[in-house]
Amino acid sequence: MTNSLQFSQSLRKWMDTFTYRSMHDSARFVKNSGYSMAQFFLMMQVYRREHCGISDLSEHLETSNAAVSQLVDKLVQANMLTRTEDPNDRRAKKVELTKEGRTFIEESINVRYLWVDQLADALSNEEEHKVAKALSILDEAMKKIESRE
Amino acid sequence: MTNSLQFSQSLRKWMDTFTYRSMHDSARFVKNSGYSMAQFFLMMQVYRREHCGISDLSEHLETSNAAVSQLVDKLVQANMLTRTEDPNDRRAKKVELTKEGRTFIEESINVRYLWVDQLADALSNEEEHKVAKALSILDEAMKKIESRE
DNA sequence: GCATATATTTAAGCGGACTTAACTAAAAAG
DNA sequence: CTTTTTAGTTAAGTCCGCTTAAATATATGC
Repeated sequence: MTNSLQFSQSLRKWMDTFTYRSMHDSARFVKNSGYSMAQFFLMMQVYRREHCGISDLSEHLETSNAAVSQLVDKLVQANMLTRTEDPNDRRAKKVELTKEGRTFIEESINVRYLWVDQLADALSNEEEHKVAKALSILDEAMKKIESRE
Repeated sequence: MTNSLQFSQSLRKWMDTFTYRSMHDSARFVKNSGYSMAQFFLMMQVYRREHCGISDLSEHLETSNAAVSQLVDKLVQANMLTRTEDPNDRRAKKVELTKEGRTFIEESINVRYLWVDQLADALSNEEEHKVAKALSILDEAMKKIESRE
């Protein structure tokens, strides 16, 4: 019980640490890139879901279709996205990253990874083994809670 | 070597997972609250650093003093922050969260913790022990890389 | 086939966050 | 004690992202 509380707190702390580093590094990168956070989040969504329609995006970004449509406009003009007709439904559009867009997002991800890779490098083989084991335990736990949702 | 690569990738994946859940849950919470992301990030900084001056904030948020001053203005009016004179340097201001502001930030943090706590609950005692060990290994590694910076 | 629903775009307009420049006041330097 | 530097505010103006409302075009239901 008392131990569980302590454990929960160190897990929380690690979530904080990962999140803070990630956000900080991403925000810095995006600011320097000249693109806005809104544009970045949109491209991130497209990256995560591969191609998707306008309404898929507005749903996940919790905003209106109109807003997404306008954002996509600018990103198409900037050559970061393509917007093509969905062959199965000619009302719908299929939004995809261009090569340039994909490179941009992947760079932003790599920036975040710099720190976590440093962390990995600081471990001995034995430590690495123990941490790997823990990560796979967490993987299992995640599958368990997601199947419940 | 080949194992290290694999390890690095699962660590990266966990950083992604934590970050994605965190950001998603925070963004949702903040949107529903009526405050803006800019206001939220500012209050988050104040929370992390306890009291701090305008220029401390603008430095960490990578923006101008003027921008921060105006944001703080609105948050003082909204009764989320106090802005008082620094007794040691009467040019400077000391920005602090009000009770209401602190509650808001702590709620936003608790929202993020819902998921990670579910994860913790899904572990057996033995699994918990192994994960706890791994987290303390990562703690040590972090101290090591931070002392190098 | 006609009415309705869906997917998206366009236009107008609002509010917010940011920038620059000028300003006030206090501290530090000489 | 004057000059310079530092901390912050204020004001004007810009740009961006968002919203609402109307429009277009395609798909679906009866």
